[in-house]
Amino acid sequence: MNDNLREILLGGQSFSWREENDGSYSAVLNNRVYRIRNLEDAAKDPFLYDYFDFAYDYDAAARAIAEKDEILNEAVRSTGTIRLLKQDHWTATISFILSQNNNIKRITGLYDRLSRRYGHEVEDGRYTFPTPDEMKDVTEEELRALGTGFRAPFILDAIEKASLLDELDTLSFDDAMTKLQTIKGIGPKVASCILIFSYQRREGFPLDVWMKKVMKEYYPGKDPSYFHPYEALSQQYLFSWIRNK
DNA sequence: CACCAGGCCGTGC
DNA sequence: GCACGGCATGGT
Repeated sequence: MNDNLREILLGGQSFSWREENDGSYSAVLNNRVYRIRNLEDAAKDPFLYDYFDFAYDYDAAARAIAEKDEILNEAVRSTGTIRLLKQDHWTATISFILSQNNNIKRITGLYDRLSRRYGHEVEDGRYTFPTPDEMKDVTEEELRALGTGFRAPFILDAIEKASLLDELDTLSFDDAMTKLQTIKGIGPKVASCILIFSYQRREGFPLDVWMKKVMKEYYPGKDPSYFHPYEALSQQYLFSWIRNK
């Protein structure tokens, strides 16, 4: 099965990656710039090997998902093999707080503005995403001036409670969901995205406006347990499928 | 002008 | 418990 790198990197699970003019992709991660053309490039680097979750057999999962029903079969065929990235906890948390009632293009723009304003430069024009410590003196006015809008107080609350993110790995999925939602601006959808795309919790099933349409139209009366044990991956295939259809 | 975007919060019932 | 309006901003 073909890996669809564009969908993996730019399709809404990460806002760190940029497509270059030569067709390669780049991101500032781990305090440096990474550039790749394909997944084989990523497999050669120890950090990216872990980030792209090479320990998991995504081809086998895609085959199993495609056999589940006709809709999933079409979603997998039309999308190519998808991966779930293992992103930094803090970066994912702020990214998905920014994502609420927003679109991918604007989320990416806000991500860049936060990086440029509060992160540090590692190459010409390339900035790290700021750490909680780098953002500790941020004010609501500054955040609003950057365009975060009503999400500004949510970001401030996340900065205060950032240490909580280190405690989630030891918790059950339900307890981690509950704990994440003690941060303002994090509800069930944002919490499940954070747990999937940063904590490798494959039982998450984010219901955004696109997925609510999919469930209503193609899976009436069913709930996420129907997709077990591939809730998160199935959701991601369906999300990509409906959005690109 | 309206309506939408990887939603959530506060209020009212 | 569920339904509803409001919310910043930029695009169509």
